[in-house]
Amino acid sequence: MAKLNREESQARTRGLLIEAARREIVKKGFATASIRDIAEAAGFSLGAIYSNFPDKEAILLELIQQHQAEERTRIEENLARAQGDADVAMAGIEAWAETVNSDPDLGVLAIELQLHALRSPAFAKVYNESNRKHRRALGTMIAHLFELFGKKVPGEPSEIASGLAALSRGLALSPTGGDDDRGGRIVLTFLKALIEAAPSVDKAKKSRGKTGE
Amino acid sequence: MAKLNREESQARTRGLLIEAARREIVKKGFATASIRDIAEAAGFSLGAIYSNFPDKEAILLELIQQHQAEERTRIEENLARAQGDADVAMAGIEAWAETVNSDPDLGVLAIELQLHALRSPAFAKVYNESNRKHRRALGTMIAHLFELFGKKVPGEPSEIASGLAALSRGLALSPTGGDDDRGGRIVLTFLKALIEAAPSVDKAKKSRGKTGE
Amino acid sequence: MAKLNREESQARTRGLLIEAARREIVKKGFATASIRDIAEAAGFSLGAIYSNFPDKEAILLELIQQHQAEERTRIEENLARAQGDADVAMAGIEAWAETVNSDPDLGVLAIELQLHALRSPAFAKVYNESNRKHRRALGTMIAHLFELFGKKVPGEPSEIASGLAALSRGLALSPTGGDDDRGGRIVLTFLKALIEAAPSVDKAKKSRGKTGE
Amino acid sequence: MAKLNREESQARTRGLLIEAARREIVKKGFATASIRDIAEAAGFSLGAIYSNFPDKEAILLELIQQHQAEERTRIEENLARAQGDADVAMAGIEAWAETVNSDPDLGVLAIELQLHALRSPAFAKVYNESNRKHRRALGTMIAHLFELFGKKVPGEPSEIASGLAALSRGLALSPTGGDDDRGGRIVLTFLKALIEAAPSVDKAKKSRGKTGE
DNA sequence: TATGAATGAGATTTCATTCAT
DNA sequence: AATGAATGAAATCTCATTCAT
Repeated sequence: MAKLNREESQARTRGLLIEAARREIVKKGFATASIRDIAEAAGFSLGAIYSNFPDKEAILLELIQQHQAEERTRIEENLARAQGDADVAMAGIEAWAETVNSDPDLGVLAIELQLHALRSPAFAKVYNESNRKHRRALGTMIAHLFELFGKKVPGEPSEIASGLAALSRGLALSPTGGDDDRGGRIVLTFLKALIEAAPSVDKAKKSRGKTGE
Repeated sequence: MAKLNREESQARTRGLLIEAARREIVKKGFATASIRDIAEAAGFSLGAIYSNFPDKEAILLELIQQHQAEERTRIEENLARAQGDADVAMAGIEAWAETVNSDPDLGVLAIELQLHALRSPAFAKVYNESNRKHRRALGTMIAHLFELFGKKVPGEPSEIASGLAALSRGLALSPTGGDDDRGGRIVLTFLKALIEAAPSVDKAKKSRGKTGE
Repeated sequence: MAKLNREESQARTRGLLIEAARREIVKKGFATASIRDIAEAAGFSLGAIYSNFPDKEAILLELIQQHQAEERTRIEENLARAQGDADVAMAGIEAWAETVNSDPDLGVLAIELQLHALRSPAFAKVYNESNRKHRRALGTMIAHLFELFGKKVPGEPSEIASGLAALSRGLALSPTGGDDDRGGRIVLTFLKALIEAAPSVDKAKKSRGKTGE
Repeated sequence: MAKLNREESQARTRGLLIEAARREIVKKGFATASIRDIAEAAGFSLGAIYSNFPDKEAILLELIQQHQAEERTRIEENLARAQGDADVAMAGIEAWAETVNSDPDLGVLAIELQLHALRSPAFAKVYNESNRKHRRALGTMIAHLFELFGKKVPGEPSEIASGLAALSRGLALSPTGGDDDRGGRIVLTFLKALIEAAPSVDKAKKSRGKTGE
């Protein structure tokens, strides 16, 4: 590895610490993951944490930003891929659903973050702000998907998105009973039912809306 | 209050302690809810806990049993009410969905229990056993509902049930943004879509089953 | 067992409790032996202790009385047996030494009692009083033994007795390394050396002492 | 005080803590000496213990090592001094006997250690190992002493050594009744008797061994 | 007399945090 | 920037003791 200058070296340390924090928090929960264990899991000693973060909660704050940025990236990749073609779009969603399920740690982390937000106002402020954006992005993806199928979203797109996100989080906690793909399968079953059951878009109306006639 | 004999008095103490534990755990999380706070919230001293439970985790074990017994009761009430009539059945489900949402604490508690099960093998053993029964009961309810609508359950009923439970749990964590019924509404939207999108039951088969010809 | 009247029944309970206390204290030490464990080892519940003793230390007080009474009995039996004949006397001592060693619990108990006496003035008062009698009895035995061998006790008989008692107590703690009789052997080696090395009694002096001329 | 670097500073802390532990354990017994009291007696806060030892028993382990190292040193000093001259050797033993007695705390500590070894297998393992060495060293001293007096050790030297050690330990517990030197006096009386009563070494054999004729 | 629920002080231990190096 | 010794608050759990039954 090339020699790092001071700034790069510090960024690297931060990154390692955050990664270790993620692992420890998923494994033990925020309250039970100790600062010392996090530091040691990252290959540092206790003090490294306090050279990089003011306190324990600050690690969690950094963790959300990173976590939600990643989720948004995943969503946007699928949005980008699903242009113009319903089948491709559905394939993208399927890929996303599998992703969600393939790393249950992500779901557990999301839940740890949400639980902590319920209990720490300071944390909730940052968390909710970040979450709003997240839901909006998901809502856009959902709206787009329904549109490709020529269907009307039943209710607010962001509500449907919230539902799908809640569903996949809720499933992350369930014991899978050896069936690792169950979660993804359930998410898809639900999503497909939502699309199928949704009313078709009134063509005239739609084209009017689109063409402005 | 009528005078209690010793056994009744102890049962009352246990009940109060468990109730307090439920409140404290929802408020602070299992790791952060302290034994002392639980005891004091119940109006007892710390030691009372240890006269009634061998350790902290034992309170949680008792809590599941109670929690899941209550959930089962709620489900069975709705099952019982919904005999033969799809509209009544759906009304029952709506009532259930509202219940689920009206007490978000239940959802948070369910999540605390599940998280703890991920981390404590001893707890997981009891929890998963109890959970299996729970999912089976939910599955029966789901199967019944689809049958009333003359539809075929898409996949395993217990999987659909798991999905609905996961959904309502996941939603319990989301900040509602002042819209308290959103959770129930989303659950219903999903459920109705599942029913509507499900394929109809083959009539001949169904009537044969029903009439026994 | 014949039916006991109230007084006998109580005495029986006390006896069982004290016996259980002895076992528990030897096993765990006075500080670590819990009142509840003692009661349960005796087949009673916690409250039985407090119906029979004012507090924990009171059990220990009762234990000394019993313990030292037993030791004195053992000594006196050997004194009685060893009349007039040096060989018989030595055989008695040998028997005693074996006894001492065959039940190392007695030594451990004696040490627990002595340690507690160092730390609890209230206990020390009773203990030391009882101990004085004990040493006097041992001293008499020693004096008698030397006399039978026509030897003069080197120093105070009660000091020699203290030494032998201390020796056997100290040995009770040592790990025997599978050689269970080592303790008794060592005590005898020491005692025989003391007798052999002691100066013979000046006959004239002795008879003068006896006849009071 | 000279400024200490980190390593020295920690070594100093450890030393102070162990010293305080020794005092507290002698005063109150291992079970009753609290970690907090030990820390405070050393002038530190409770947590300092846990920066230096994994748990309470670890302090005791450190204490043995130190305690037995000191005892060995004392023994070896006396061995070294007593070269070739019986009177000097006996004076050395007398000095040692006085030492043993002059600090009854050492005896009490030795007993606390032995009692704990009876009850904690983990501790026993370390303790017994250390003890074996100790007895061997004492045995060598005893053998040397008898040799200087031209006497044959009655039995195994290490057994005689065990006896003398047990004797002085047992005496450390006895109330002295204001006579502080009694213990040392008794130990000497016993030792001298052992030497005097021991059979002389066969001269021919001995001189042959010595002169090689 | 005996029971055992409840008390509450106190024990060991963990851990976020501080700070000298 | 990183270390890790030390702090001290707080947590879980134990246990002698009290007291209503």
